[in-house]
Amino acid sequence: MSTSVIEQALKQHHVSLTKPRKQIYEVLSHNEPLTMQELITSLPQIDKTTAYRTVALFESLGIVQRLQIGWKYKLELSNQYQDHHHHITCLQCGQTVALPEDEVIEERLLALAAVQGFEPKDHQLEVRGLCPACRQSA
Amino acid sequence: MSTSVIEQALKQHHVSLTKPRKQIYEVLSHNEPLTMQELITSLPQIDKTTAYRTVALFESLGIVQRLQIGWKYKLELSNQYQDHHHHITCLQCGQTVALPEDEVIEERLLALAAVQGFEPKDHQLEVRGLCPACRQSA
DNA sequence: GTATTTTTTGCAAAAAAGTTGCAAATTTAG
DNA sequence: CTAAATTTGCAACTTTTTTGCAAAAAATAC
Repeated sequence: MSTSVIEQALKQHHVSLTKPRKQIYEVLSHNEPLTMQELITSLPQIDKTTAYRTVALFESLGIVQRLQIGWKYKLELSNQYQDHHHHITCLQCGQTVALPEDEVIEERLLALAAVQGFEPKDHQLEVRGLCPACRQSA
Repeated sequence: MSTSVIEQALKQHHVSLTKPRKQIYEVLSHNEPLTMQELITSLPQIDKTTAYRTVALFESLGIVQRLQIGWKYKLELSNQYQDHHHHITCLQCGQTVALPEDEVIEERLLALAAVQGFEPKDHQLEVRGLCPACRQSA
């Protein structure tokens, strides 16, 4: 059950398991990447202050990550809490969709990091373009 | 000379070549990626409204792009105005370094976008890890 | 389960970031 | 050089994010 995942994660880090935290986790785990405003309005019973604080907490615990999508950012569960993947975002309508996994890209990224002497920990990839619907109307 | 680049770009798009635009271009072309606030404070003689409007204009003309460096977004000249490249950022010290180009990755990204029916226009890639110096001290 | 301690929440208020309308100034075109 | 068109700076405004603190909820000890 998905509450057990967040329960365990928070217990591990010695922070309280609260109703707002569970609800925010639920929303994030059942949606495509969300903006902060979308998260806030999707949980009107939770104060925006709590939303900001919870997202900051989750980020610091590695539960949530931010994606830069053009000028804005969106939130999603980090790779430990859902399958590793990347996104493509429509430049016109803003819709965000997951890309299929590509082992070759993943491997080459590790190699590139090594060339610079870095020890890679994580990466993020965003493609931008026109979605099928917006291609038609363009 | 570098002013001629921006002169030509703006003329091509039928927009005026003004002093603020030249100055903002100069700052961008002589620096590592900058935040909006860094850009604004580095040009105190230019009003922030003008800075926002100019960056928006440059972005719409494809002169400037935003990218994610760590948690903040930063601005840099886009691929047409400097070599296409990606970055690796050190999680510990924040240092940002360019990654060598990789044709295989570039090609596969186009293919992935096509799978989703998207027409890819642009992409961004950020690797995070530990730089050589921070690996030692860790 | 209840009392006590600790942590977290919601609210109000404020700071920070980004946007808009418009008159004055600058740039472009003739 | 002049007239037309575009852009700038300013002030006011909206939106986004942060802070302090009392009340509420959760964790801990009994």
